[in-house]
Amino acid sequence: MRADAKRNYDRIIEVAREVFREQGYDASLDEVAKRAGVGPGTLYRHFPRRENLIDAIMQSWVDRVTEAADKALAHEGPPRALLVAWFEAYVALISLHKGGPAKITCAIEDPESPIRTKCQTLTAATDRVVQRLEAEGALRPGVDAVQMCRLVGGVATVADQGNLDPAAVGPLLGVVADGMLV
Amino acid sequence: MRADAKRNYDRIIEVAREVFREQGYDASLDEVAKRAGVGPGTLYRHFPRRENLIDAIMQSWVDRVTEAADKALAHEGPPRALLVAWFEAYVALISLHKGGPAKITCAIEDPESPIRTKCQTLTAATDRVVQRLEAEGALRPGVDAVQMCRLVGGVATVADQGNLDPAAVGPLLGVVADGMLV
DNA sequence: ACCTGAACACCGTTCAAGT
DNA sequence: ACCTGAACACCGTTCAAGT
Repeated sequence: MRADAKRNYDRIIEVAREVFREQGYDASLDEVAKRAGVGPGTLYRHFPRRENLIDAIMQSWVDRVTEAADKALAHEGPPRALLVAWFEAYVALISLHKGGPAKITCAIEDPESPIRTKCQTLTAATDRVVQRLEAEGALRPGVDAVQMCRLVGGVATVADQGNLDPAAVGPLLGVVADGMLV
Repeated sequence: MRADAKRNYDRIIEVAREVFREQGYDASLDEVAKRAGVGPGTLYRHFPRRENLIDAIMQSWVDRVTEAADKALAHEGPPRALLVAWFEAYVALISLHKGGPAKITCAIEDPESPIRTKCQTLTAATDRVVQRLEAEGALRPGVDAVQMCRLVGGVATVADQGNLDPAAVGPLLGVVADGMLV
């Protein structure tokens, strides 16, 4: 990659991070280009789809996911507490940007999605929790990590799009947890 | 309302029903106006917000909701079967149009939403199921109709936006049901 | 009182012309 | 090889001019 191209590429990501933080993942790409001081064509050359840009934004995010899973698994306690702790971390992680819960949850198990590797990190982390609970015999037969991601992602999506009071989210996650434990 | 206004009003609803069936609730309102043979201003005069038009579309829908609740409640059987039957009917009812699950679920408990009366019908129907299960002592303490609507609505939203295989939805509803029953 | 449709603002996307 | 920015298509929304 040429030096000026690399500079533009980095600058777009930097600015997009800022714009998406302020306005969510559905923010105008035109504004990203403007703030980055590049033409719209340059943005499209580097990131043909919005999800490609989102994927680039999420690079450092994968570390936070595995760290959160580590932290949740380190907790010694009853299965329900572990599961609920992971659910809350999960919701927080995918809700960092407005529009995130829907985008991420819809991309799960979609091989065509540009953010599929990020979703795989998320399902893999969830699967570690599943494995632990399964080993303890705490999980209902038939439940798996993908189901968990979809259910918790669904709760996060509703909370995100409906501007739900954070206090209303906990009980919903509790129901999901109870439905997955023996 | 003047005769020609009434004629336009009815025609817009008729055409919108068709367009929304084909393309979902996020379809272009410009196309609705064009197909109805009215100017965009006329559409906006009658329906200042998209949700006002959706609300008009949903008029006959409320009967289907109460009928579905009647039918679910008529079933004699174990609590879980009743609950899952209602969940499946609920998902079907809000998924008639693409974009419906998100729109409807986000409007629940939102007093500002133009479709709030439709959501109230939905929560009221769900509450009838809740009352029945509560009387049988089958429900976990603390769960209510609004939580149910949000959880099942979340599942429907994920299924709708992520083009989920219908076969994958049933197990998710099963988890939610198990989480709400003793 | 109601309708029309031009007009505006905004956004995503493309591509010919430049360097 | 890469960038620019004009240009296009589309959409929601408004409003002055008409009837």
